[in-house]
Amino acid sequence: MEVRVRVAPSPTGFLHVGTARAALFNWLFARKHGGKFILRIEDTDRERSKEAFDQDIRDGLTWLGIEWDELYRQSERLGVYRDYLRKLLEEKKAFWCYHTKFQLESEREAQMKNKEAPRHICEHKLNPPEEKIGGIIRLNVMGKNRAEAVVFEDLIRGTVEFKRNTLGDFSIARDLDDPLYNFANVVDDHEMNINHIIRGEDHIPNTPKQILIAEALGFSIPFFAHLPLILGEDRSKLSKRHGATALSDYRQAGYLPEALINFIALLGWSPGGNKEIMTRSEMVSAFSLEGIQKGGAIFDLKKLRWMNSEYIKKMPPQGLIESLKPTAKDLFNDGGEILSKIIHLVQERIEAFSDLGEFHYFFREPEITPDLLIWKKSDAQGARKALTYIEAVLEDADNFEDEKLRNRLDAIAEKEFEGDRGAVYWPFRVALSGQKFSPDPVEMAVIFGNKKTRERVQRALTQLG
RNA sequence: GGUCCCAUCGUCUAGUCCGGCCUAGGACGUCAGGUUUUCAUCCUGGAAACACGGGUUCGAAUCCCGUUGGGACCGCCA
Repeated sequence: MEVRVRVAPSPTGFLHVGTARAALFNWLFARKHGGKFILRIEDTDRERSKEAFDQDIRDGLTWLGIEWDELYRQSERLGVYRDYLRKLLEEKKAFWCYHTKFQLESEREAQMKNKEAPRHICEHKLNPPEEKIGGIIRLNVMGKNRAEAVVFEDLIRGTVEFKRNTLGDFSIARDLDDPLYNFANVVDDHEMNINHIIRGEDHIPNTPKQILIAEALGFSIPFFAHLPLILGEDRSKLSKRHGATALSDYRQAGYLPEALINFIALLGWSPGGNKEIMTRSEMVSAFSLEGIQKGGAIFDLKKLRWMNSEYIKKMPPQGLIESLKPTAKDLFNDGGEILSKIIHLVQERIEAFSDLGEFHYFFREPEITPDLLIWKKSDAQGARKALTYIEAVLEDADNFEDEKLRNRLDAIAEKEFEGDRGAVYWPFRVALSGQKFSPDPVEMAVIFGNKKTRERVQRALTQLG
């Protein structure tokens, strides 16, 4: 049997990291077993579905390197659902219900108040009303001779059992040409020969309904595997109030697809050993449904950042520069000259491209807080003295070379500051960067060039007063 | 409220299926120390968990039951 799996997002929002992970697991499973991975856009909700989201979903998956083998849109398949709907109606396995929304709502409220399961058992399947206004199609679930429970084997959780009488005669379509999620979903999974349904745990309650639909239609039941949810800090399902949930947000903030995919894969899955940094193909060969966790996993941004930094460190510098372009266009105003000089510094210091802002002093004059120029073991007098000596060294352009400069500075420290190099290096560094934390001043000076370095030192001197 | 699902360090997890090798391993984070002019990197070390209670057993993180806790879903959304 050829493995066929799918991810079925609805284009009613940007690609969610949860959806991306579900896609990844399906893709991994398909690749592992030499099967097919299908992308099915579930756009039956005409009101809320938007082309822009459809696009965003495809872009996001492509960016992550999750390539689909087949693509479908439910809006293009309405005829298929209509035929199956007719069949069900003819066989009396489905029926029209004419209760109003208002009636259904008050029924539900009453049931919850009475501590009953909220569901609708409809008498219209036997006695249709005189006046047929509106109406939707429901599955005839609650007829007699129905077994007590709907049971399925979940590949991750084992046997899951639902009480049938809590399901009610649930809705499957608004009209012949307007199928609802559960129905369209089941029809498509059958039509597309999907044999393994790997999706989020939030779909567990839908599963018995889908099984009932499949049975009514005479379809075989696929295997199910319900993934644990991705959680926010408070252990509830990851949502916007927890921060960024759209994959595109992470893309924009400058996370690498390799890092993101690696991180997301480890949210609820483990290859079993201590290996964490993995390539796509390593993940494919290690992937197994058995390595999937049952409990939800909190999305830990700190660990993502760490992992991203690991990937950034491994990039070829030229590749990093290229990748940086979309996130920091303004840094390329000079043709990327400065950036290519500092790329090695950037590479070991940033965790995501958005951290690039920390390097602003390479591109424009920094604000200098005079107090910061003062080395902790010294005073304003000492800072002035150090900068004055440094300036003198810089006057002789011959000294302007990494090793030479370092030797001169060390000499100053030796002669004038009792060997305390901090007294020299600290004010120099702050004069160049204006920052409490920044790279080594000599390294920066070499990048700035003699002229700019002198200017900044002089400026710092002025500011010291 | 109803129906389901889940439970190892703060977080992600290994170990659980096939009980002993677990004085519970790794990673992120955190703390301390080293390197360094500072930060970052890098290196070394530390603190940190089997939710609880009963069984079963010579022996339980691992099997069973219960309790507690957390979560998801309950739409003419998907």
